Amino acid sequence: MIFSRQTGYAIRALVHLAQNMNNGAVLASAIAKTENLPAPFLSKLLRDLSSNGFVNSSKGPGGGFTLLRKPDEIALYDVFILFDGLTLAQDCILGHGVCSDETACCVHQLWKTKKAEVESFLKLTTIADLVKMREKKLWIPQP
Amino acid sequence: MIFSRQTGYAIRALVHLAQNMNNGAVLASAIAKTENLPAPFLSKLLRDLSSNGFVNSSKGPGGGFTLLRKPDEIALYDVFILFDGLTLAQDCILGHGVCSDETACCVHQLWKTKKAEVESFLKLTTIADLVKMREKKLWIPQP
DNA sequence: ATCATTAATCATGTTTTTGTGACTAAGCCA
DNA sequence: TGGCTTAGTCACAAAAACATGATTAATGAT
Repeated sequence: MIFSRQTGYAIRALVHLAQNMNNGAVLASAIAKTENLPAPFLSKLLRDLSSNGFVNSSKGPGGGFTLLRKPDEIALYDVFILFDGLTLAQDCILGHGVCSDETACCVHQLWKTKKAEVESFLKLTTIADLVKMREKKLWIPQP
Repeated sequence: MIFSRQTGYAIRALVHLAQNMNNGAVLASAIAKTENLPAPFLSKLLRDLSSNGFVNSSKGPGGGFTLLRKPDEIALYDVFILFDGLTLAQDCILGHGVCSDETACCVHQLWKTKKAEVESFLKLTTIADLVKMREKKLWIPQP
């Protein structure tokens, strides 16, 4: 898969927060419940999102998480980099360590163009785009 | 990453076999050594490649592995499917189970076009292409 | 027939990723 | 202050992926 599960879960949490921006802080437990994510694992992801300036957290009654950055200024790529690092950019697709124009495996030259397109897609697609998709009901939840 | 390590290793083994098609059977240990792959793990991959008609194996002195299919008729996609199954095609990129036009997450519609391009790349690129890259020295081995 | 050579099998170990639960610290409100 | 609510932290458990080693079975050469 392109993303690790962490990245996928974090993106879903951010979309949820973006959809509830005007309702005050959202509980971690509420995100876990409605997005169907493992609560304690999500908790760790939210902490990472918090310490990296994506969300704000506040304790106590009325507390919870709120989005710090604007949804259209959070690219999927940002979240991807935060949780998965530069794997897509640097790791050899054939499991041969790091691949670049300097040390390349035999697919590197062929793959790098397509890879750049994928990266570009992830950089251009934002949380706001996903919120729009949800609002347009252009998605069908799993049974 | 796109591929699991299994897939990457298997592709490297196939490229190696393709490069040595006219020198008789190649030992698993020789592939492991020159491709720098963990030998017992490679052994399992070769068995899978063998039971799926990619390579032939023969025991005893003079034995080893030979390519059964022509290099230009082995797409990277074939190897990918063998070891990783339909993960790219079916798995939800956000870790939400299976995604299709019937049950889609909020990125599905946006992602599926790019995904199709990646799949198409993997279907069009063959072991023969990688051999060509090696022959043209269009690769630089890791230090 | 025996021996060296080679793949196949099996059981096990290690690491990474994912997931859980108990506890701690902080903030709000009465 | 005291108690409730909430995130943060920590230690650990489970699962998957990755890797190793020892043993067995098959084959060809002598």
